[in-house]
Amino acid sequence: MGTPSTPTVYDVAERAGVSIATVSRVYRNPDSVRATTRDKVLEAARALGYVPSGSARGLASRATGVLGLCFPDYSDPDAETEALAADADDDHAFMLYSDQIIRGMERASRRHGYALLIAASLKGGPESLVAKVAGRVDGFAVMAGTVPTDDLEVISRRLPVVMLAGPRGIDHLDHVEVANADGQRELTRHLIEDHGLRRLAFVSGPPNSPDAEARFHGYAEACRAAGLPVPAEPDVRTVMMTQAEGAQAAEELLARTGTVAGAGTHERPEAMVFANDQMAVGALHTLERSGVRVPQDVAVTGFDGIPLSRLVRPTLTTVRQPMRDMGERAVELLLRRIDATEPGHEEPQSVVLPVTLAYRQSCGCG
Amino acid sequence: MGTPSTPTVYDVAERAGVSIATVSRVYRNPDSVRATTRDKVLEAARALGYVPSGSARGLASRATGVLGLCFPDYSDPDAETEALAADADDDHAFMLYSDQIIRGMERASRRHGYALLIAASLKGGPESLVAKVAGRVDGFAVMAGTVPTDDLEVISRRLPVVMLAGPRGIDHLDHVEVANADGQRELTRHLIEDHGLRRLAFVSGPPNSPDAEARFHGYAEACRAAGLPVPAEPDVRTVMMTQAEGAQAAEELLARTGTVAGAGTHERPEAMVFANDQMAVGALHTLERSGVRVPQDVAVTGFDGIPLSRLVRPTLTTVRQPMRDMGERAVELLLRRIDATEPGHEEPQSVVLPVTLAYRQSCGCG
DNA sequence: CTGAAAGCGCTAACAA
DNA sequence: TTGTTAGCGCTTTCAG
Repeated sequence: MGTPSTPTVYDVAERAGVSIATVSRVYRNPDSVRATTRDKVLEAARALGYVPSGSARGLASRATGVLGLCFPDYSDPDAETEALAADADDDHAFMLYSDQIIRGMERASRRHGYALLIAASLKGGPESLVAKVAGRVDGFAVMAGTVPTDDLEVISRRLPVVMLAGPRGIDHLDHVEVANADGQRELTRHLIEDHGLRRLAFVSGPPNSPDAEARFHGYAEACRAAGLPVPAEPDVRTVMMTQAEGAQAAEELLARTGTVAGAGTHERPEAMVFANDQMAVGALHTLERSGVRVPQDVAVTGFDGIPLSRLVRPTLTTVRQPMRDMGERAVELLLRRIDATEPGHEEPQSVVLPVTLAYRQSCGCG
Repeated sequence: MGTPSTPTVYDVAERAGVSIATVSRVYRNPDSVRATTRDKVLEAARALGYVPSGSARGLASRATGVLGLCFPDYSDPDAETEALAADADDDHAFMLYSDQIIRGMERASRRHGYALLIAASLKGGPESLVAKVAGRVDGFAVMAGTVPTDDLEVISRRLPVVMLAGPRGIDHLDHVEVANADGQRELTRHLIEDHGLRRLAFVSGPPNSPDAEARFHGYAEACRAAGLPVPAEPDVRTVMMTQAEGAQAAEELLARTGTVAGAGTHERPEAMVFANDQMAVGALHTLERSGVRVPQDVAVTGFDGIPLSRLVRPTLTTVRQPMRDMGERAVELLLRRIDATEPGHEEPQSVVLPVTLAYRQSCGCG
């Protein structure tokens, strides 16, 4: 048992009768070594069970060949317990859009020879999970609201970072987002003009969710354009934008009209417009339980285009985000910075991806 | 411009007036440093924009805090072009089970303080993508058929590796799989006994796909148990188990009975049993085009329980795999090895996860 | 085409 | 509690 438990270039070099530099070359640029020599090295490596250390490589070459992605642990807690799917344990339907972004980034990364390091932000932990990722990649993307701005501030000074689906947050960062306002405006227009609805209600998330805010603005714009009263604030705001909250929001909305309990003061809205699909789905449940028909009695719409939106009944009218593309664009932006030999002070790029509308049953189409 | 572009422990140490060891401690074990000192260090780090190098850390501590996952780039090529979804560009439906496994592993990893490095195997590349991953993680999982056995042979000698959803492949590896045979047997029994079908046909994948083989065995067992002729071989075998091939297989099956073209010699099967959902979905298309009704004229079943199986019409009866769980179990197995201070020669573990049946429209249920 | 030598940035004993 | 001193395994000039 003379050899160390984990073989290194030295072991391989010795066994192959060459120098460590040659071993290194064989792995980095095979063609720069004579075939005979190369084979000797490869054979020795094989015999020894040699696997190049990524850490050592990274240290020496100042590049990891890895890109990172920080995303929210967006698994709707409700989904875990609430048995709304036909098959209770079937949670396929709940795969949210972060999966798509992961896929998109993974593919793009791989095409460019990079691997992808992913990490969801743990809700409770005051964790510096970012640091963990940041230290091991050549650049990374963060989905909005995943990383404390302070940390990003520091990190982005040393490493390319791109913001996803959020506000740029820190203004020297590249970022890719979707046309939130455009999509919501068009969807709202559809409700008003094509379906002739006039009493709409908008359910948003917290004020600090830029996506939700942008959507609300699109909504408000459509109202103005149609000559309807322009709301200054969403009718209801939720905190996490989950299904449970969506269900609650719908109840709240019904309560205000006296349909449920309490003395209603307004007429019931003809349409409930939600800032995301999850809430809309929750609302669908509430409405069904309350005997309010969708879309006959009230239209319901979401935003995102998660898989679940097509599985619920009625199917949910929503605005689809090109999440896969977001991942790909993020990688492109990252590589642009990484490849810039110049420490790079190019202008921060901002990519806005177009959305598409999915008119389905919940608004009276489909 | 005195400081280097990328600050290191030295820079931070100098600015904070301490030694590099102290800086290191602050990041690794904050409590081992006096609060005053710690704050000085943190402040200096912040000012400098210091981010610990994961590579250097990994090199020095011989641990990366990262787990890996190699999965097949299983995006069915057909899916990309074939516009079978209502919304052509909506590929939500095609998310396969690797996404679920990724999710499962990510969650479990994070719970244990690890990040996840993912990499799909590029079809064309004779790439040693494994090496890339292997060198940067403390252990990793590979989905069956993703990595050349030779490479695994070498790598697994130096690093914990767990096989997913496949045969162990290399017999000293841990692995987690699902009860393929059990599921297929029960599903087949259902077809025979509950629906009274007697002429069944099984469409499998290549002989070297252990999952497909196990399923075929389950199928054969059910036939034997029911007193039906026991097939020695599947009626049709495909290569990639894609939708296109499934469609083709269905045609083949119909052709043999003269329903399509050619002189049929057998009677048309009453049930087409596919080794996975993708093929079954492809078959559904063929049958529809051929005017063969499902399930009235012929029952169709799949295996896997991918999201798409619930979206097609008729909905597909299938066997659902607990993919999320697989990811979690994989992580557990990995950590067991990693934490084993003993270089570990414990017996290779083999976890078999139970499957559940989803009786839907394509077999006459639902 | 190959070798020698100097780090890359951090952790880990061991001292103090 | 904090500092000193060696490496960790590989890439990289620079020679030969």
